[in-house]
Amino acid sequence: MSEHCSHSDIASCTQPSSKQVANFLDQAEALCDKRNLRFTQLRKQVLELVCKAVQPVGAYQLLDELRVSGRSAAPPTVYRALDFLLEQGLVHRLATNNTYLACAHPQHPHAAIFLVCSQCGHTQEVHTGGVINQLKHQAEQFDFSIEHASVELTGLCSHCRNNQ
Amino acid sequence: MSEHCSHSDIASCTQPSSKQVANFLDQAEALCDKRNLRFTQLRKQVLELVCKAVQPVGAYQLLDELRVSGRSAAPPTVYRALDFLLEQGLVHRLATNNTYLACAHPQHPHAAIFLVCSQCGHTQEVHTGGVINQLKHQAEQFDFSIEHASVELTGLCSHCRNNQ
DNA sequence: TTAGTTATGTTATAATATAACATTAATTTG
DNA sequence: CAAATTAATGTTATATTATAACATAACTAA
Repeated sequence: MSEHCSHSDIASCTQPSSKQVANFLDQAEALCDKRNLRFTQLRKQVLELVCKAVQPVGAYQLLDELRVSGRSAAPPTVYRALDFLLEQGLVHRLATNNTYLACAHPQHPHAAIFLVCSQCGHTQEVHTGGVINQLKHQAEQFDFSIEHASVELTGLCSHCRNNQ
Repeated sequence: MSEHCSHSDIASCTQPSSKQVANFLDQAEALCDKRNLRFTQLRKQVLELVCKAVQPVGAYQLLDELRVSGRSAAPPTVYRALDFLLEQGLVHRLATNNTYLACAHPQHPHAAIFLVCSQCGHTQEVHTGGVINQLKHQAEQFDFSIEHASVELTGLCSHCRNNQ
């Protein structure tokens, strides 16, 4: 999850403070209220874990953390919560490494691209209308209607590149 | 795999004839020769199976087909062959559905985007300099060096959209 | 031809995800 | 409010995808 972003081409890049996490959870709750959906304790707990993570996390890592927190949990516990959060646009799933991360912009639906560092795992969500529009344009040329765009760039982040 | 493409924005879209498959395998062999790599029977067989498939195929489906053909095979058999073919740019892996498909342009290294039909599974490889260049540009803004781009658009293909 | 390297065989297991059904909790409706 | 309904979670089992580790075989180069 991110500090903030205004319009475009700005990435999530900082480890959120506990205040930011709380704020994000409030946003999520408000969003669920507005949609008449239940922001249950489990869903909140999973979202909080995803938010607090420095990097995208795997489902089984979340499962372990849920268990540590004392909750009875099995794989469906976490996958169902993640499915809900994905549907509501509160988290994203990275297909290239089977991890989940909090969405930087849960307010409005959007497509994003992800820069995934292959060395340290750090991942940035970048919002860029340009790329997405070009992808739409390409799809249109083939009379293809996009339901979901997965755009994940794997490589070296600035930090890892410079520290060789 | 595809019939052919010349420059850009052209997709692989036809089920290859046996002649096209043979031609593709010849190309692959030539490419391996040039690189001083072994185009072994196993690698050839796996590539042939991937080529002949109407749609991207899963590793365990390939495994079944290898076994049907009489070869002794276990998961590492097919994964090792796929890893080789991926490294040589002869096949692509789709992260969103864990499948493999023959590359439409094995001659030259390239990035591609994929249009994956969520209904019929039909998948087109589209080569488009524009999108890739924009992605590079975005990455540069974050001082991020791309090693691999995974761009997969899931949605309805023309055919499925029209046949409701 | 033999030493070294690369590829494959083989067994076991790790990692990710879902099916199916029971139970509990929330919501609606009579 | 109570019963009926729906939604969410618990629980067990299993499917799917992928890799580790070590043995054997096949090539390659000296």
